[in-house]
Amino acid sequence: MKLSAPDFSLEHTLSSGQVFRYKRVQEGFLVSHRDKAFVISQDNDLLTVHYSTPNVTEAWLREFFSLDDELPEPVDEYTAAALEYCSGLRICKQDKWECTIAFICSQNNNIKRIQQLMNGLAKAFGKRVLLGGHEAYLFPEPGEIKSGAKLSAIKLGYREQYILEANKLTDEWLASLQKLPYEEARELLLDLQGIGPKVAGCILLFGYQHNSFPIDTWIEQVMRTEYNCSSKKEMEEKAALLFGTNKGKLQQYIFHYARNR
DNA sequence: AAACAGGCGGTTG
DNA sequence: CAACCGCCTGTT
Repeated sequence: MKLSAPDFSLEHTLSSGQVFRYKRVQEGFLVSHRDKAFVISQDNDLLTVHYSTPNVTEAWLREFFSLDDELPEPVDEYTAAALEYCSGLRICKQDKWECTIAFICSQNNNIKRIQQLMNGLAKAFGKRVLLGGHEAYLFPEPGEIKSGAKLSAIKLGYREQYILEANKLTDEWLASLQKLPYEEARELLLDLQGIGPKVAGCILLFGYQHNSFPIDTWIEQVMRTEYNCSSKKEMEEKAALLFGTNKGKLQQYIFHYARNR
């Protein structure tokens, strides 16, 4: 399968800390997400899918990688630099369930470790698939994560109980939040154990396509040094004022830029 | 080389 | 506002 993908960077999109279950393979990248897995590579404006599970369609890929969405415009020098550094970075439209689990895992963790935890969950409770000689694991469905030795071996630490609680969620419930206004969906997410403001912001951005502005330590640093903010409240107000309807997308550019510089 | 301290894309009580 | 599980990273 081939896809036309102008103004897109597979590399930046995958490595910017929004999705965690991917790895480099000979052909390009092996990506796993919920009930799908595929091997994909990019050559300029062309994406090639080398292998995939049957449920990976062109339409789904275009949607997942947001290939037909508008790119954000810079609003000042700093955002211009960030946009230039990782041009083609897109926000992935993630599966709500996997996204929720991923960002519960993310708290107080670095990307490498989040990847280990997510891969661990998939390997322990998900289906194994073979893609042209590459082994991949699908993500367990809600309810399929079981407590016990297998789970403890993943070493989620104090996050284990949060994951087990989240495991009781259903696709129906997660989908129902999409119909709600931002604030209401956020409140419901915050009611879940292990989900605070930052994690909720990520889930709303990556799982629900809300224009949220999650503030982690990297964004915090940038907002402090580049935009003279001191409190988180100030940072949110400044982002809304300056970045407006693109603050979600710009957050990801700024994050990736700040982190790799 | 192995041990050690500091840090990690936060949340909780 | 410190504690939280455990690993990663940089330092001796």
